[in-house]
Amino acid sequence: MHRGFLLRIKTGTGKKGVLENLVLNERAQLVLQSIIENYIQSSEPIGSRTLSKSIAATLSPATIRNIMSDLAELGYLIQTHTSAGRVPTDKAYRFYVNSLSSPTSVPEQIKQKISLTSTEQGLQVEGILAEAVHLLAGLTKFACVVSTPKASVSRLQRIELIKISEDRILVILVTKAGVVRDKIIFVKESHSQEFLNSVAAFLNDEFEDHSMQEIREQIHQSLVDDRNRYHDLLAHAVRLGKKAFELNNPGEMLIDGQMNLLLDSHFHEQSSVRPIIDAFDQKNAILKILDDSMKHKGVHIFIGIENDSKQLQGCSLITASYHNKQNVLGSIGVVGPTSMDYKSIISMVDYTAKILSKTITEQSYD
Amino acid sequence: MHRGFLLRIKTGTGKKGVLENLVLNERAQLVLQSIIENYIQSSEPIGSRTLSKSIAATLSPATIRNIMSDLAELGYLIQTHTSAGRVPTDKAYRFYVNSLSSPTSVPEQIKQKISLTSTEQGLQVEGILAEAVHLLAGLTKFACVVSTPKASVSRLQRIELIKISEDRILVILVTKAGVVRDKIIFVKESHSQEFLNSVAAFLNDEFEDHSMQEIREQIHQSLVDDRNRYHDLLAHAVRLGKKAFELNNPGEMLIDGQMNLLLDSHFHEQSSVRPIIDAFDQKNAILKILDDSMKHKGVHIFIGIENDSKQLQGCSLITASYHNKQNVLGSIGVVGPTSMDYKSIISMVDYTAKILSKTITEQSYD
DNA sequence: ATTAGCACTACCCCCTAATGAGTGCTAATA
DNA sequence: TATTAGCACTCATTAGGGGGTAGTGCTAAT
Repeated sequence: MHRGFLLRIKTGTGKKGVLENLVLNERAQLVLQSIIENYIQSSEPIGSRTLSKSIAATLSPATIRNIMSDLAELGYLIQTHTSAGRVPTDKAYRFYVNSLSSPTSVPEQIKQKISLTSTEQGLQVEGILAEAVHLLAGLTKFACVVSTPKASVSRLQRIELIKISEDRILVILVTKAGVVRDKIIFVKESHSQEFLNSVAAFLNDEFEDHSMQEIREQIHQSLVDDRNRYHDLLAHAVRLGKKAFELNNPGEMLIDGQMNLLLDSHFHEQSSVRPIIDAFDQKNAILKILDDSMKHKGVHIFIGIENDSKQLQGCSLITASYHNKQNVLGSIGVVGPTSMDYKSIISMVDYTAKILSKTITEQSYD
Repeated sequence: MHRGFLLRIKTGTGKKGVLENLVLNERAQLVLQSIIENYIQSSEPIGSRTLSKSIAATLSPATIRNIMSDLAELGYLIQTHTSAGRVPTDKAYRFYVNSLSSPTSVPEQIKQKISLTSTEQGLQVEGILAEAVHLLAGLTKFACVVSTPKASVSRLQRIELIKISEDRILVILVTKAGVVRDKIIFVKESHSQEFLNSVAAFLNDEFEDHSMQEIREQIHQSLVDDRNRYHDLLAHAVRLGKKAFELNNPGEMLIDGQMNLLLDSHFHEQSSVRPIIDAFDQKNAILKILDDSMKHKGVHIFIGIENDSKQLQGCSLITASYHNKQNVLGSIGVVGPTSMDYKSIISMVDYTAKILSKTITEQSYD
């Protein structure tokens, strides 16, 4: 037992001896960091002898063994079997990203690859997102996801109503963020296209630059409070608008590079990828993470066991939100093994999100 | 050598003795069919003894060996090594789908699962396609693709021009088939929204119900022939229209269930799936197949080596086109191992394409 | 506090032998 | 003459046994 040596009391705390307040000393940190980085590269258990060679500081295998033993007892390392090397736990990765790994900047040659050209082809936000997520998947060699802009926060640029048949109207919503949404609404009474044009004109006048959320609320209020005061046009405008602005998309996401996961060496057996694939299929668990990550700026890291969803406890997610001038719109992220190269992935996600934000901001409509 | 017995001259042909005119006798066909169906199920080489047990007709292993030997010589079977069972070749599968397998109808309980509900949620064609391809992937447990409607064949329902900034205009094209496409065009001179409205009105009047192809041609001609005769509005309409109707989407496709391939037992090694994954990534080889399959009605089958693309020679594709009242719009298909269960997959693709056509026809705009 | 030394463990690799499913050929059979 | 039983042979797969290796924990020496 080397705990007295291995650990020291957290500076600045009066209390002592309580386990949570203990902190690894520098040498232990160095060993842990070295194990993690070796394991990230090789994805094979790390032994004391191997480490003794690769590590900069000259420590004998025996010393390293002592340190490793303590690290294992503290829950940072586990052994797959008695005479095997050691493997970092999720707790170790968490410690690594919090304390050990200094943020690296994206190398210049990779930065050059992260550029979004789809605006030049006249593509809208969805096209840009698709390009971004494809790019990130190619660079990280993992699966990548991006959530499409939340309809509720985006502000109206324009609404169009197009008569399709006697009982169907095609609604096209264009938001300031550059998202075009279309849906069909069903109506009981038939309207002429001219009439729909005036309704659309009214809605445009009334609601341009308002957020969808606001519009929904205002329309709802109008309907309740002033039902009888509106003349015919307004009454219909409200009625149609109510349908048109109903929250229709439950939040979508684009996925790319799923296959990378199955081909990745870090997932030794296929069975470990299975639940992740299912999570992609069901979408909701991942969408929830992306949504949560919109709440705060910067990069978010979810390591294995930390994930609420059981299916995702075998992998890690790195996410970052993207935004335009006004609003946070959605999140982009990487899904990979817990033993991913956090340093570089984090910086790539961060950088990609920034470029994405920049691109979207530039082509926003205000 | 039992060829004299095994083969007989194709009935109705005067010529004889030419190998291509030869046809397997019934017993050989039965054996071949049995081998194929066994292999499809087990995906392991089939031996004479195993077959002798499973086959209905009472044939001794020795007899079967003789037949198998001849089938091998004719190129229907191969052995992975000397003392292994035999595996059907692509030629065998081709023979199987052409002659041996009678088309089965989709079982009622599966038919019930093949229903598309996305129109009820007000979704457009793309949404319906996404649902269809997802459904088919779930049922077949293979990868599925569907090509989006070709812009060139679809006819214009409506065009909208929305001013985004001084030099950008958002073009929204709605086709009769129910596809909404949007793109941004860049202009040198600024136009007011009112002006854009009249241009759009003009284009709508002029071109509603014309196919995109026609429209492009007509606009091009106008530009060449009558350049100087148009007054200001028309000149701009033509100029903007030219940009707006430029072929922007190179033909897109939706993919679902890629992961199924990697998890499928028929692909024994990962390496055999790799080229297929790459084909999905590059898209063009698969798109070409989908495009070709639009030319003729009914189900199309591409087995392994028959594929032009090298990458796809390790798999089979089953495709069927879908259509609305007027036009063939695109194709939906399954990508799976050459040893897939052709019978049931074919019928599922066929049925899904029919339902898809029906759904799209119902919600088309004319 | 650190390290060298040692006994021990368990995986991995290679070799071998046994197994078994498969074949082709030949001679017997119906 | 078509079919089948019998037999020798092939070769992938499997199980078992040793040697090597990379790892561990413990103890005694530095």
